[in-house]
Amino acid sequence: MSGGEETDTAKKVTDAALRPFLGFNLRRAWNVIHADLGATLDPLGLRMITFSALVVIGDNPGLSQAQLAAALSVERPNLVAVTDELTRRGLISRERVPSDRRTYALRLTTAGARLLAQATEAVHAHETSLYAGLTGDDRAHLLGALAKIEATGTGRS
Amino acid sequence: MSGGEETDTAKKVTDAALRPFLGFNLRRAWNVIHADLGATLDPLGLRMITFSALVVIGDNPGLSQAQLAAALSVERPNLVAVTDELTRRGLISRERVPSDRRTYALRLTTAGARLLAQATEAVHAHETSLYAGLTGDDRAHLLGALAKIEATGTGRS
DNA sequence: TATTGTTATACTCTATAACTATA
DNA sequence: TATAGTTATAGAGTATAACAATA
Repeated sequence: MSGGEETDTAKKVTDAALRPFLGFNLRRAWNVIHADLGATLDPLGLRMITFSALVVIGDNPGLSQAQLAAALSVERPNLVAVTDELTRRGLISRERVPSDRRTYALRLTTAGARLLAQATEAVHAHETSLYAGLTGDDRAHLLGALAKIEATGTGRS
Repeated sequence: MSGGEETDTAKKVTDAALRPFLGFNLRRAWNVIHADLGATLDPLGLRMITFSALVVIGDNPGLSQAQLAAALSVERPNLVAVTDELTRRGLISRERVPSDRRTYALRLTTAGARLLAQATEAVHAHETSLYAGLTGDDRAHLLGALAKIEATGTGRS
């Protein structure tokens, strides 16, 4: 027997009641993007967090792990496994800073820069396909709205 | 010493390089909403998954746990703890269905309906504040864009 | 005292395999 | 055989406390 017959109303069970909530729609869209992005990065041996780390290190050569953690909005302990993995794979270098021997200066290696270029191209292609149903105006509106929501949340007490 | 001086470029370390990526902006916005929503529901003893379950059960009285799992897009095993908790707190009832003794019919109790009404009001107030920086058009665009992205992802092979 | 990197730990969310009882 | 609910388990992701080295 197909589902739905046991409900009092005998109508199809849906998530319609949750659709008016922004949070629910955002979670669903995020789940789709997260899954697709994971599948895109997996063949390159990367996860979202390792890809993001490579992007930020590439844009800020010589930064410390604490600075990287702040830029990525993750706690410092959770970055240790990330920098360990990237170092072990020879994608980044960690060099002591003479002026402050507590910190490491992070930089992309040649291999890291090459992999980042590959991954960036793959992610852009992936996002282009997710954008397929949206016009240029839609994209601009979407990014603007997301930024405003993020600012509202982080800006409150 | 303030940060940034150890980088090669001596500029402030930011996530600017990640901003062009839709996925990154969506994750940040989702993190904000998730945290705020969690804080909103916590005083009521609810989490996102238990709140969502109450909403769907309230809209589809008598549905089965499998139907609830499908509507919420979570795997069946992960719903067991949810229905157990809601049952233990007297917020939902689980009654055997005579026509199919494998399934339970889920319904809100009076207490469950009361708590759901409270929670719904709180969540709506919460979302209104997150919407504060957006116009009505912005909101419509945002929900439409999120739905399109979700459809693009779920509709692919 | 404060900060960097680290270890240990824990909690949430989510996914899979396999069991039971029913069908 | 197939399905509903369940158990056990494992993997991410994320958070806090506390430590050693350094400032």
